[in-house]
Formats: sequence, structure tokens, C-alpha cells
Amino acid sequence: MNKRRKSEKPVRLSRIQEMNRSRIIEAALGEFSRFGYSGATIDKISAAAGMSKSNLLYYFSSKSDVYEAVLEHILDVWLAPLRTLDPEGDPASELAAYIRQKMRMSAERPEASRLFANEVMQGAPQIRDVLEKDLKNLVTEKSKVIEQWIEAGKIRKIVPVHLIFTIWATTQHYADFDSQIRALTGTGLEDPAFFEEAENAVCSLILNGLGLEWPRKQTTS
Amino acid sequence: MNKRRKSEKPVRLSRIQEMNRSRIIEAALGEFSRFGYSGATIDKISAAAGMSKSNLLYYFSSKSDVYEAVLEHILDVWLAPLRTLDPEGDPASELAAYIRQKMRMSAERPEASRLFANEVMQGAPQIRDVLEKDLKNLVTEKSKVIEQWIEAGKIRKIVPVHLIFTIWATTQHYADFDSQIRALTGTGLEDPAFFEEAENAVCSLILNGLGLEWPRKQTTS
DNA sequence: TGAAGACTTGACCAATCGGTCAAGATGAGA
DNA sequence: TCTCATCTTGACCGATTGGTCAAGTCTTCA
Repeated sequence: MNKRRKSEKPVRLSRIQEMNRSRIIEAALGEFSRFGYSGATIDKISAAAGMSKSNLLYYFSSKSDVYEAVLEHILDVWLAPLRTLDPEGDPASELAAYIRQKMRMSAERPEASRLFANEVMQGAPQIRDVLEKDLKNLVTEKSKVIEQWIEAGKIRKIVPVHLIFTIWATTQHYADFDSQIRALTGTGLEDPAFFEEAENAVCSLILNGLGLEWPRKQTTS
Repeated sequence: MNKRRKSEKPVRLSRIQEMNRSRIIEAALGEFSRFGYSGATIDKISAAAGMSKSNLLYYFSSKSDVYEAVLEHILDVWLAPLRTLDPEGDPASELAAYIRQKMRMSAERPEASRLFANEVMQGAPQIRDVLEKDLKNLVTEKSKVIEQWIEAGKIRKIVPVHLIFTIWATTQHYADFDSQIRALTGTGLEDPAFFEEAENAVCSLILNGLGLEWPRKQTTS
């Protein structure tokens, strides 16, 4: 079970290990996000990864071990956009950029969004620590940025965390509720026209809601 | 298996049947919303309902039968608020009332919200028909209402479905992501102060985003 | 080339799950 | 009180699932 090489070489992974672990994680992301933790089976994950169940269990000691690896693999990239919110930039373009990044992630990695939503909806048993420490620090920090913008009179008054929640909710909604959106509109974020329409709607609503002029890209008049 | 009484008395349920079915549905709602369809077991549902597994299967023929009953039981009440959107009323108070209703439902019935989210995230296999017919008709109808408000110059221009999506996303977020919100803020919608703070933030952001003055309740100046 | 690892697999196991069945307990109407 | 339909349960079954194990195959490197 993943013994280290002799002479204590610490955590170096062979090429085969690296490839197989990433194939497993990719396959597991698909299964976990579609069927939830209980609904996903290591049989189907291993099949989707193109290997036997036994082989998957050679790389990960258990199902929950795979699950944790998938979550960890996703968390960083998932929370990254918020880190880029710059106190020095002007609110309109900073917030618009943040919303656009989140929308792009919903379009490009909807499974990641759904996996995250699934985990949180079940009480976040696996990532509670990350939420209470890393994410909380990050949100506190960025809340202060928003607070400063408010005090400087640059944006309308609002309790910062709720602005953050609103941005998360609206952007992730297009990934998490994709099937509902598709049932209602016949299309989804993978359609460039629909993507732009959604992005414009969310950006304009939130930025105008904050009393900002929204720096629309190709506005001519 | 729920045979009708002799002489074709149609669908009358005995008091015992009615009570037990509702207890089962209530217990099943809790389990399904917490653990998803696969994660919930009829053993635990029946235990939560205070009866044996066999007895549960006397009232419902299968696990999926229970699940369908729970969804049906919830769908009407869940989609009701949107129906109340009145074309004759003024946009600000109509939309504010709608948002408040949705927020109250997120506070009072978060399990219903999570169950619905779970079902949709897994591709809405059970309620696809309802979404594509009833809900689509409803959304189309209410989109026209919003469109008329726009054409009358009462609210800012926006593609109506995205306004509806935004309201759904923001309000349901407080139920679906409750554990994340609790990890970040230390409280949730069951706290009256937090509820009002959230409601104010969502209302003001969306209404201001539409160019509306928001009819705040206890504004004195 | 030839070990000594690393890698891969099918056979197998125990636990859990959804669901059946026969038999007993309870209730309501004559 | 008697009777019959309704209600309730524990014992049981087959299928699936997470996980183990021994044995075989492939890499790597001296």
C-alpha cells in the first residue's frame, strides 16, 4: 500500500502512480458528482478509470480515501477566484472579473461544483475543517475589502458576506441546477450565446444592485 | 398492497393509513434530504417513522415509491410562491414579496430545498416531466409578466429567466448551503437577526439591481 | 540478463440493502 | 362476541457493495 521507496525517499511518485492516481480522481469526480458519495461505487469508478477494482484499491486504501483525494484536488482551484479580489482595483471591474471567473468555472467544471454542493448539503463532514479555517479566513479578509469599498462610498451599503453568498449562489446555480435550466430553456452554459446571456444578467444585476456602472465589454453607445 | 375496498370505493384512506403514510413521508424527507436517494435506507426511514421496515413496505411498494411520494408531496408547496407573482401589482412589492416567501421557505423547510436540489443535481430523473411541463409553463407565464414590466419601463432590462434563476439561487442557497454558511458565520436562518439581515441583503441587491426603490419595512426617513 | 521491487488482476468474503412471505396482532362492524 | 379485513412484524433471500488476498505480470536497474 504505497510504501515509500527504500532509504526514505519521501513522497516521490512514479510516472505510473501519478498517471493512475489522476485517472482515478478524474473518474471518481464524475461518479461522485453524478450520484453522490453513497451512490457512487468503486466498481464503476474503476471501470471509468479503465482498471480493475483491485487496482484502484492498490492506489487508494478505501472509497472514502478516493473521495478525500477528489475533494482536496478540487478545493484549491475551486476557491482560487475569490483570492484574486484586489482591494486596490476598482470595485466594478474587480467584482465583474470575479463573477466572470466563477461563471467560467461553472461552465467548464460543473462536476466540481456539483461535488462541492453535494458535500456541503450533506453537512460538509469531510471539509468542515477547511471551511471553518481556510475559507473563513479568506471570506473574512475579502469582507473587509468590500467593507472598505462601502466606507469609501464606492458601492452601496450591504453586509459583505451576503454579497459573497449571492455571487456564489447565482454563479454555481448554473452548474448545480443545469438539468433544471436545460429543462426550462432547452440549453445550458456550454452554449456560448446562453453563457453570455447568463453572465450579462448576473453581472448587471449584482453590479447595478451595488450602485455601480457595469463595464460591459462591447458596449458601443 | 393498498387494495381498494370491495365495491370499488375509490381512493379513501383509513385514518391509520393516512397517519402512517404521512409519518413515513416526513421521515423519508429527512433521510433523503440528508443522504440523497442512494444514501438513504428504508431501514433508517422506517426507524425514524417509528415502525418496522416490513410495515413501511406495506404502505409503499418500494423505496423509489416512497421517494416519488415525498417529491410529489413537496413539489406543489415548493413551486407555489412563484404562482403568486401578480402582473397587476407593482414590481417592487411583488418581487419583494416573492423573495420573502422563498426566504421563509428556505428557513422553515430547508430539507425540502435540499431534497429538491439533490434530485435536480442528479439530472432530475424523477421530476423531469414536471419541470418540462408544469414548471416550464409557469416560468414562461411569469417571464412574460417580467417582460411587460420591462417594456413599461418599470424595471431595468434583463432576460426574465435569469432574474428568476437569480432569485431561486440566492434564496435556496441559504437552505442548501446551510452548513457552509454556519461554518463561516456561526449562525443560520433559524436566527431571526440573521434571517432579516439575509433577506434585506438579497432584496436590496436584486431590487436595486432592477432599478427599483426597495420598499423597506421599517424605514423612517 | 536476472532479481527485486512495482503493478495488476480474479477469486473470494462479510456486511448491508431492498424486498418477500407467512403468521400473528389489532381494529371495526354485525 | 364473532368474524374478517386491516395492520404489523421477524425471519429470510438474493443482489450489490466495500474490501482482502494470493498469485501472476511487468519495470527498472545493477
